[in-house]
Amino acid sequence: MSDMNLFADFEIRIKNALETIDIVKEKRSEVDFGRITVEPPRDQTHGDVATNAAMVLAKPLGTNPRALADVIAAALRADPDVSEVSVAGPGFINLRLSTGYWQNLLASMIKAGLSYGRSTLGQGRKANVEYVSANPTGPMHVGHCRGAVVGDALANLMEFAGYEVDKEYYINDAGSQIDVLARSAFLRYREALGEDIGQIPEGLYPGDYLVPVGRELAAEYGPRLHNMPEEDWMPIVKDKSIDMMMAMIRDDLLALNVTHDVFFSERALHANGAQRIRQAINDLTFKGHVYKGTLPPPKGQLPEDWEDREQTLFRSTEVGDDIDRPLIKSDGSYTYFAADVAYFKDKYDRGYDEMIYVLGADHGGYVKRLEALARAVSGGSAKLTVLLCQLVKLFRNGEPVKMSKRSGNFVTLREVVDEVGRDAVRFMMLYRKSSEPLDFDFAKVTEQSKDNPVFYVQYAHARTASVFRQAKDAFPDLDFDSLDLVGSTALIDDPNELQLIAKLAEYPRIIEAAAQAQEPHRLAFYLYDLASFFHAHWNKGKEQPELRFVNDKNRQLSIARLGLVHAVACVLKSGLAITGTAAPEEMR
RNA sequence: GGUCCCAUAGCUCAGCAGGAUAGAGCGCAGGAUUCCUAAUCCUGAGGCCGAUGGUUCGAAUCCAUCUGGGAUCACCA
Repeated sequence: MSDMNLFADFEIRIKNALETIDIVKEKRSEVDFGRITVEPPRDQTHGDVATNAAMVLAKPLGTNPRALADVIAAALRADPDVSEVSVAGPGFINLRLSTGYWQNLLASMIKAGLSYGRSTLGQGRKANVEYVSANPTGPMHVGHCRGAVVGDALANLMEFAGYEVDKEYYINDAGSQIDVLARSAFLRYREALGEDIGQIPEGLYPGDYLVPVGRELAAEYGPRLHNMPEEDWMPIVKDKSIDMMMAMIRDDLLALNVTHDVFFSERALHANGAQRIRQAINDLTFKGHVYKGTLPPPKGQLPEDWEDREQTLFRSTEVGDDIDRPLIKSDGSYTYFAADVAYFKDKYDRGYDEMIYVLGADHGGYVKRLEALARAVSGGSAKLTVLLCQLVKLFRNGEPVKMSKRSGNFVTLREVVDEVGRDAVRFMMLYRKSSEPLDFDFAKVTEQSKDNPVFYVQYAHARTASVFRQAKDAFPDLDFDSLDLVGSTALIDDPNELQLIAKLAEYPRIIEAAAQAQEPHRLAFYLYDLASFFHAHWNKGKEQPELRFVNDKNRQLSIARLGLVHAVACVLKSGLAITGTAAPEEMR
């Protein structure tokens, strides 16, 4: 066993075999092995491993694919772990692996335990995944869920694939909406002092989640703030409001099992006369990306109040953007994007090799300027990617749920988690490609059936635990803590069992592909697939009792099969951990 | 109008750096419970992969154009 990743292992073996072939040796410098793929065949009946090597190399070698495939096939037959080689279709080479190979592979899976599937793909490179980054003006609402889960799972996935990952939250605690927050909280403060504030005026946040902030302020300051001019109480109330809102948001996120390593405050960039923003803009200016000028009016419908004004602009069009972007408004204050320049520069200076922004689809228009920013700041060396999550549509009993943020009438993240459960929310959010819109129906997600894939996968894990419970009953004298599951894998030889091992063998490949493509949904689908294989095999034991995992007449075989069950349990558990959902021992 | 995302079974969606006869779940029709949790499994029907061109040995996949759906577009964060 040279590699835990079966396909990576055989890619090496196949390339080695190619090097031994005469016509390849003759033209070795002209052929590129880069396009050769080694993967599971679409149809299991074709074999265990398939390669397109002959089809890719035939042309440069001046031969036809079938003929070349026959030669390669002959070379591959020398591998003792290969039991059968066939050439099929336009020139595919299909390998069937020996039973012994699978048994050894299973043994190394068991040995690796929960670290089976870990990859060195990332080579320890530092990655920063930024997600959620909601304004601290109120509780998290359901719209934040998807980005939160996708970002969190992606970070977990990349960590497992060998990156050194920081999870980051950018707190949008600067700007006018925070002023609104503070004024709304001040009103609640007056209310807490006994004043009748009547209806919350238009333009302020009406939600009663600010009531505790008012009370806290009243308890801490008494009536003192009341007598101050706004410019004096504003910073105090702002601080308190942001702190309490962020505490609430962290709490909400925790309910979703989402955590961050770094909380980065936008306000910190504006501190000390916006020192850090100024520095960042200076840096950009120094690199020749900043000028003063005017922008053309927006295309399409011209706004009524459009005026041509001179601003300080980022010449982003030179680094791939469609239009130059304002950094300083005509009144001298900084734009939101200016803070983002400083924020990105900070990240870059912290030494990340890869920076990932998980944003909602409504920020799609922001992607190009961020990419342009990365090019300008890093001179093209920084790898910045934006992952756009399409919007989530909520349904209750098939009817769309209407939400209006202004009236304070929105479904909070907390409500969804309380009603549906953390695991179901997380898994559902991952059970769809994130570039695809998602319908989220409360009724379906709470249903504890196959309609809800998380129960299906979790149930498979619970079943593995159940097998061990059964085994303890069947063999009360066995010491399960010190049981050697590695040594008995040679007894595993049923075709269904070997197929299950083959499914487990795909895990490292899935991890790498999902991490590379930054598509955590692939893992969720794989887990479902694996669970399905496991359930199917389990049910075979009904009609064929000799296939059952636990057989009290055959102790050694039972132990061997427990090894297989254990390997399944490990992959389910490790995969579920990456998705951030629990792997229960039982689901009564 | 510009930009971005999307279009695959009746419905909801997968399809892995182009590959073999395009898959799964739900729904529909039938079946399995003296048996380790039936929260499970098995069998079947169901498709011009939105349209048209192009690239090549080969396209659901890549490119162009078009049609249809969604998002976004100013000194708002």
